[in-house]
Amino acid sequence: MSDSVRVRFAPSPTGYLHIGGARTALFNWLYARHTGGRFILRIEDTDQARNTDAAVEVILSGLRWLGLDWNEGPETALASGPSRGDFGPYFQSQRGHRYQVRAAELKSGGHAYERDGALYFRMPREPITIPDQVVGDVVRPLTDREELDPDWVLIRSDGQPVFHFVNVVDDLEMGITDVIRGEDHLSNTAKHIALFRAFGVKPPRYAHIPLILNDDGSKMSKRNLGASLQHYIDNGYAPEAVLNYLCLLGWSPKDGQELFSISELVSRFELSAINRSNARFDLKKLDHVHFEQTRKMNADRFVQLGIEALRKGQVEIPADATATDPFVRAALLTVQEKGKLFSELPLWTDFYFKADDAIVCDAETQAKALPNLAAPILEALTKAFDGVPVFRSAALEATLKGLAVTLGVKAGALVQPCRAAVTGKLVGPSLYHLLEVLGREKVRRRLMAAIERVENESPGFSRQRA
RNA sequence: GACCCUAUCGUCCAGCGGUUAGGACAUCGCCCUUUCACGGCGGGGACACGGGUUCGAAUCCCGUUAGGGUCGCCA
Repeated sequence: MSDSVRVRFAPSPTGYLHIGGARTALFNWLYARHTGGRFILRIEDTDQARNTDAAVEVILSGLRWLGLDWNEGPETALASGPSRGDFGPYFQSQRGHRYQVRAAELKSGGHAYERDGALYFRMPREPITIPDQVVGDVVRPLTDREELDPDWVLIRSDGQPVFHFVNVVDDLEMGITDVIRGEDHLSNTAKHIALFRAFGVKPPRYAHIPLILNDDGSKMSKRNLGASLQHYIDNGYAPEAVLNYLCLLGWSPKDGQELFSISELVSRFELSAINRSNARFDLKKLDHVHFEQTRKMNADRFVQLGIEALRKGQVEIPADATATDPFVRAALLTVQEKGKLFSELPLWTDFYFKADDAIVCDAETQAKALPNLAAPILEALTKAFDGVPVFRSAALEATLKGLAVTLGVKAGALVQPCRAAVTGKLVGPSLYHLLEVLGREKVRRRLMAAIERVENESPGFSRQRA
């Protein structure tokens, strides 16, 4: 335990997981996995007012979504619930006794004293050097206001301990070896180091990582859409994409590689390669990483995430459909190469799961792809498809293109009417592949229905024109 | 007000005394193309500013400016 790495992520349950917090958790997790150490989750719920089980659940589920598993910490959102690890409790609200013991220790050692009903820490007056693995040695003298009264509160007059105190006590008692956290804590680290010394122990190693800013360079606050991890979950990003992108913000393997699998990240991640400057969050780049990660994802994984997305999007797939369901699987795999957000999948694949008579076009689609004169084209196409012996994409493509040549039109003149007829949309997966998945019968029924609709739009007209 | 951190294309990174300053995303043009995309080719685009040090600075030092952070009986 003495030399193996122990890191922790210690969020306060505020009701949401900040994207910067998620990255802090990620860096801690990567460092633990990279070094073969342990990743500990500790809930800093000392502020009774804001703490709720639901707020803790947001953190647990967010970390699980990202795939960041913890070796020690809570099993459930309940503060008094089960946990794993020998250094608990892992909720600060359950550690009141430890803080009292430690406060008494400081008091008897002459490091703390009472004033106005609160317990104060006797802060050293000299500058404190903070050795940091990211920014190097930082000398932190007292500020002008601190000069006036350098001591600070450990325990409030109402008996509640403050953050700086509980944070240090817990890090100390949980055997934390490396504190990896946001740079916003850098200045305050002097207080923490002073406390560790007062307890007579060596402080942990520190690594303060740069902050994530909005795309305009301003501070990312709860107000900003996109500051919450939930935003990316809700918008259909793949967890591996968010993970990958977050790493790119402030860390680089130096060789230009940008796309990583999680195991690659674990093996290549180095604290020493973390940048010193803040980074702006670039949604376009995240989109790109999602695109790449989604396309190279293995089929099972893609189908699994796809099914969840369809259910969430109210697409009526069989209730018992699993990732091995041949039709669901084949349908979803026609869109994997598109690299769309999972939240867009319902729009791109719902036609697979609709009844044939539920395929209808909106006015724009109708006008663009199914004008009156489309009826004869669709009729010819239906007939040509009837002659295809095996209803597979390659044969369908050859058939359609052959017909285009016969009719003296570009393939696109057949493709779009066909697409609109069988999917009701102007965009979607590769036509030939979606036809194959849909199958001969469904395609035929939908083509016939479309022909009928087109003709009914203006009876007698389309045939005359043809 | 004080203190701390930071500063390369619009954005994210590479560069760590000698480079035509490189890559990715974004953007623009062309090609390919069944939609949306992908892909291919090409273009524009940066060392914040001022002083030093040095034969020679994006790289080292100082200052200025700018951005961020901290100085709570918030976390």
